Amino acid sequence: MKSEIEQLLHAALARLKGSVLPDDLAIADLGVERTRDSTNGDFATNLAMRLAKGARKPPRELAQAIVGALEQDAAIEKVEIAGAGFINFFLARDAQSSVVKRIHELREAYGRNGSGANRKVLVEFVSSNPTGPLHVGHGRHGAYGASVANLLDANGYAVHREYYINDAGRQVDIIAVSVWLRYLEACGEEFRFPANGYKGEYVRDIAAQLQEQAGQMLVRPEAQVFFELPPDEPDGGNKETFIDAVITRAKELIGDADFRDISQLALKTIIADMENDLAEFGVTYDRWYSEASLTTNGAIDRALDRLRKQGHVYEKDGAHWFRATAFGDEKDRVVVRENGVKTYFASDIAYHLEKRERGFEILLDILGSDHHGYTARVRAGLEAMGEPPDSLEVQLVQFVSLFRGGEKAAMSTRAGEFVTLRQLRAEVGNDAARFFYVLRSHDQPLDFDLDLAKSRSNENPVYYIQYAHARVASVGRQLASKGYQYDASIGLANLATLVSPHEIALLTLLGRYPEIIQLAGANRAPHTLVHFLRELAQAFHTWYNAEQFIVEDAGLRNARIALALATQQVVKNGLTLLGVSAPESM
RNA sequence: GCGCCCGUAGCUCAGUUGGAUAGAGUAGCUGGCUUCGAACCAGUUGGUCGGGGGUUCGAAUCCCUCCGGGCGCGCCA
Repeated sequence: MKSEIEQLLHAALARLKGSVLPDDLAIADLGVERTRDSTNGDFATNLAMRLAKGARKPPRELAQAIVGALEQDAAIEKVEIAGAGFINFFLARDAQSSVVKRIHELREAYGRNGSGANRKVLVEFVSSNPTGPLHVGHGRHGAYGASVANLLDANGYAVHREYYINDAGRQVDIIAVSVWLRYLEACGEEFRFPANGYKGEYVRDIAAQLQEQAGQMLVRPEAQVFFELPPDEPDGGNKETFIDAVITRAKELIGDADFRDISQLALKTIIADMENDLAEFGVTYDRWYSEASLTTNGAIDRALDRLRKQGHVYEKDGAHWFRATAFGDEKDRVVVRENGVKTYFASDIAYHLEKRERGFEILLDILGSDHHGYTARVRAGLEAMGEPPDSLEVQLVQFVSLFRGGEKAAMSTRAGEFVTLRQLRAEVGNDAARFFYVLRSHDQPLDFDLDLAKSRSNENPVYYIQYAHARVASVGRQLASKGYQYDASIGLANLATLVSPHEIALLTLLGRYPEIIQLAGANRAPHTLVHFLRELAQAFHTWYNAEQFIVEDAGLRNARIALALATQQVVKNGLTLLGVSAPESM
C-alpha cells in the first residue's frame, strides 16, 4: 500500500515541477509512513514540510497543492492536511480488508518478501570456545542469531549460518590437560589441580570416557614431578605460567600424539554437546567451521600473502606486524609472533577473507559486547587485503543477568549455581527462553526474570501471544461442535461486514506485518517483531472479548472466522521466525 | 587516560531512523465469567525522556558539555 501511495505522490510532484516546485528539485525520500494514531489516517507524509523551504511556500499551502495534484485512487478513501502540514491518507475499506484474502492465499509465505534480492549473507553467531558447555549468555546469542538469520531469510537474503570453532591455540591444550589430570585423579593420583584448569563436572565426564577407552594404559607419571613446583609459582590471574608448565610436562610424559588424542576427544565431546544443546533449542547451522582448518586449507597463508604483497606487513622485535593504523585501527597488530606462531588475529582475518572467497557479500558477525574493539581491526584487515571493509557488519550482544525472586542470581561455576543453557531450558522451557532472549533489544543488557519466564500464568508474555493462536484453534473446534463448517469463499466474499473498530484495528495490524518483517530484518532487531506480535495478540484478545464470532448470519460468521484465521496465521508466521511454537491448545 | 554502548513511569522496557497529545508490560486501584478458553477484557493512577546548552517549522532521537552506569584497550584466545 505504501508503494501505491508513493507512486501517486511521484506523479503529483512531477506535475507540480516547474510551477509550484522548482524544476531541479530532487526528492530522495517521499517520507510516507504508517501513522501512529489512526485519527491521522493510515499513512502520512511530512513531504510538504520538508519541501516548503525550497518551494518558498508555507507548508500547508504546499500540501494543498500536492493534494490537488493527486490522482483519484480506489484504494484511498480520502486525503487530509493536518497539523503543521502533514498529508494524511485514509485507506478505503476494501483496501483494508483485502489483506485477509492475501493471507489466506499466501499462508506461511505471508510477510516473506524479496527485499534482500538473494544477496549472500553469512551469519556467524555463538562461536563459543569449545572448552565447556554453553551458558546462559551463549543462549542469548543463539536465540538472537537464529532469529536474525530467519528474518533475513524471510526478507529474501540467501542466508548461511555458521559457527566458528576455536579449536586451535593454547586453550585446547588447557582443556586437554584438564581432562588428563582428572583422568589421573580417577586413577588414584592426588595433587593440587591448577587454578586455571577447567574445573567443571563435564571435564570429569570426558576423563571417564578417556578411562574407558584407555583403561590404565596411559603413562602415569610420578605426580610430584609437577606438583612439587614452588608453591609461590603464579597460577592465578590471566598470565598463567603454572598451567603452561603442566602442559609441557604432560606432553613430555605421554607424548604429543597421545596428548593430541586427548584434546581431540575433549573437543569432539564438547562440540557434540554444544551442537546437540543448540539443536534442541531450535538453533541450527549450515556449517561448523574449524579454526584449525584455516591452517590446513591455506587460508592463513593466503591472507598473510595478500597483506605482504600490498606492503602492509613489517617486522619489529622479531615479530611480523600488520600496519592496521593505516586503515583506521588504533594500533598495529601482530600477525606472526616472535616464536613463529600465528596469532588469533591472523586466523580471524584469514577466516573473513575465506568467507569472502566463498562469495558472501555480507559478513554478519554476532559477538559479545566485550568484542567491540575487534570490529575496527578485522575491517582494517579486510580493507588491506583488498576487500570492501563495509562487507563486515558486527552486531554486539549485551550481557545477560538472571533474576530469581527479584534478586540477581549468581552465575559462578564454582558455586554450582544455575549457569548453563541446558539448565535454563530445562527450567523455563525452550519457548519461554527463546522468547525472553529476544524480548529486549540485543544492544541492551538483558535482565532475565526466571520466575516470570517459568510462570505458567497470565503474567507471562509468551503465553499471551501463544494464547491468541490457541484461541483461534479453539474457535474452530467450537464451530465444529455447533455443527457449523468454515467456508472460506463465503468468508472472503463478506469481508465488507468487518466494520467494528476492533476489526479495523486488527486488519490494519495484519497489513503492517510485512513491513515489520522488513524493518526487523533491516535493523537486525527481532524484538521489533516480538512487540508487534504482542500488539497483534492484544488486538485479537480485545476483539474476541467484544464480539461473538460464531453467529447465525453465515456471511458475518465466515468473515469473522476468516479474519481470526488470518490472525492465527500471522501469529504463527511471526512466532516461527522467533523459534517459538504456536500451539493449537495450551 | 583513550575508545565503544547506555541513562525514558515505582520496576522491566518500546519508541517505525527528526514528526502530530512520549507508549506497553508489570506493580497499585475499580469493574467484567450461566454465553466461541478469564493464560482474557474494560477503566484508572503514574513522566523535568539523567542535568545544561545548541542545530530547526519540529528533538527522547542529531551536535557539544557535565553527571551516573556497563564494557574494552596483550607477541591471550
